Amino acid sequence: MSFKHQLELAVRRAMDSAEIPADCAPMVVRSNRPEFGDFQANGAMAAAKQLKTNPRQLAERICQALAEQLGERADKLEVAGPGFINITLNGAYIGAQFAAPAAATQRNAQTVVVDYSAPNLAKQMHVGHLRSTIIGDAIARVLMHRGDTVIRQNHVGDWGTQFGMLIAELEEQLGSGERAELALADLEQFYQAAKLHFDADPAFADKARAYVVKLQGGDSHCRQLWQQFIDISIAHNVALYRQLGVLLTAADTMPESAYNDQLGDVVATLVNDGIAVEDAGAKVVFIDELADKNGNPSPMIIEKSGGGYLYATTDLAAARYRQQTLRADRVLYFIDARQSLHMKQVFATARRAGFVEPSMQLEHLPFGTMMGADGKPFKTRSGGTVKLADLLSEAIERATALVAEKNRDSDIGADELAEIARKVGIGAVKYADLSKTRTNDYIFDWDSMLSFEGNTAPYLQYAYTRIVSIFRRAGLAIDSFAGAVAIELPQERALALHLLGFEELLEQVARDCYPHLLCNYLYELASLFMSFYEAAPILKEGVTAISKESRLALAMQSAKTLALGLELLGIDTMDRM
RNA sequence: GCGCCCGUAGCUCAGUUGGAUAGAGCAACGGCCUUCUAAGCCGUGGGUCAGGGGUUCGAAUCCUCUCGGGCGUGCCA
Repeated sequence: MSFKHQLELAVRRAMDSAEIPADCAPMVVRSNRPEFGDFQANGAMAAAKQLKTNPRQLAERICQALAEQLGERADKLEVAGPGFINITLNGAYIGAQFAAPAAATQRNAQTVVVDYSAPNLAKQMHVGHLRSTIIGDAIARVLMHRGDTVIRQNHVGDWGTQFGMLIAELEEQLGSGERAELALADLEQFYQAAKLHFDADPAFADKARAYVVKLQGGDSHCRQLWQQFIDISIAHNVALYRQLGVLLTAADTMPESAYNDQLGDVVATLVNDGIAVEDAGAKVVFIDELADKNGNPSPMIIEKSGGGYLYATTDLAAARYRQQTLRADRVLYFIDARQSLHMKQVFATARRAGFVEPSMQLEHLPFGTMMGADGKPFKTRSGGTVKLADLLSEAIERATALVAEKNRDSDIGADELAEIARKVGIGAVKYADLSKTRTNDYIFDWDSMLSFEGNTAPYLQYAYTRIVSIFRRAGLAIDSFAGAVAIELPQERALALHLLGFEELLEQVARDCYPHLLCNYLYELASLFMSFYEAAPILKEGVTAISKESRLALAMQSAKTLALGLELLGIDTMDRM
């Protein structure tokens, strides 16, 4: 049970005493100003509105009952303004929370499918894939930490029309003695070559088109060429995931092609149930829930007039698979905001067709576009897409220069410096993205991101190393340290209260799938620690044994929380930097 | 046309189911290192929350309209 939840229960009991209906929430939040105490309960005013009574008097009644509920746990309770109840907790009570960690809240673990990353295997991964990949990964980590069974699914594109062109090109290059690994060493280059070939040579173009049909018809020669291409492409992606510190492996790949043999059945089922109808030669689902103001239902084509299937068909098959085979309780789709309408269509149709049960949650977690400094989609100077591999290389390069600069006089060896630079560079890229509200577009800017000041990953990593350094200097093992927290200074109180809100925060992140909430929490934690550290000496002369133990305990708790929080974001920490 | 999203300090961004005097970082200015890592800390200045109207004890937040921007909208994914 979270710390705040204990307070909510106490306030709610006090509200019971004041005979306030059970549907009125206690609305306990951290106070935004020191003079308003540690927490404030705002529920009295809403309750008074419902009961048509005086809010101030109602708050007084709750406050009196709350005094009995909290007893010595509160130092001060007062009603302020129109009916705020300000709660100042007893310092010893706050400190005691660290000695006896609250029992974990009983909750039903869910089976959650997390659908993220999903690059197209025809090309190299580019910056457009970054957001889905790292946001999805962070949420997957948070859910796992909270005990859910997480099934990662990388719904890669491996079945589009361009694969005919690509395998025809591969066939030619292999024919001239090239090895597949070498031919495909640079997927972007290979794609360009195939495209040029396709545009310049009509015979090649015809073969490419024929190969699409043969591939999808199961021709073994085409299938074998395709498989070579796919294997190498996935290997490229997995290498990037590893560099990026993302959990996805080849085993998490659940490609579009995996649903190929189910698409006919999906369409047949929808037609038989009268959900899909033929219209202008195509099979279409008309969705009334998504009708516009004039009553025109929203159309979703699931089979082309020529007989081919579309990604809507594949997504429907995937939804059914996740229900019937994976038995998921919840499916999270980390997909670009521009596909919102498509996702709504798929969800509505999947439900109407009974592909998913009403109890299964389908959630589209959209995200905005990464923009350049000019406010337009992030591109290279020449206007091309920025390859993910290049982006990461540049981040490490810039971090290497900075780390070298900062450690001019340090005794840290070259290997360790390189490792620090890698963690700082990759962490900065990931954090810059994760710390922005998921649903908004955001401006990607090297200078602000790699200035490594303010709300950045290096600031958090630095805070962590400072704490580790304290323990190293004190000759204490941080992992096994245990000590009593005794609150004295306001900075200690603020830090302690913030630390006690971690569990609650993770609950919110798991529910809403907004990693920036975790970033904001960690940034505030690091800031509070820094202020605490300035104000509260730990290893210096004249610090009493009780203070020292308490401050070490707070520092240890801060380090643990920072390390865990960063790990859940997929960002590495180090012992020194 | 219709639909979805966005508009908060010079810049980049927070702002909880509606809560008290809207907060950070960067940039600017002023302090703090012979003492636990200065990638840090403390302080100052900076706002018509795009605009109008409404709901109420209370609105950046909810409703409505206007302006401005982005995206989507039947045979790509």
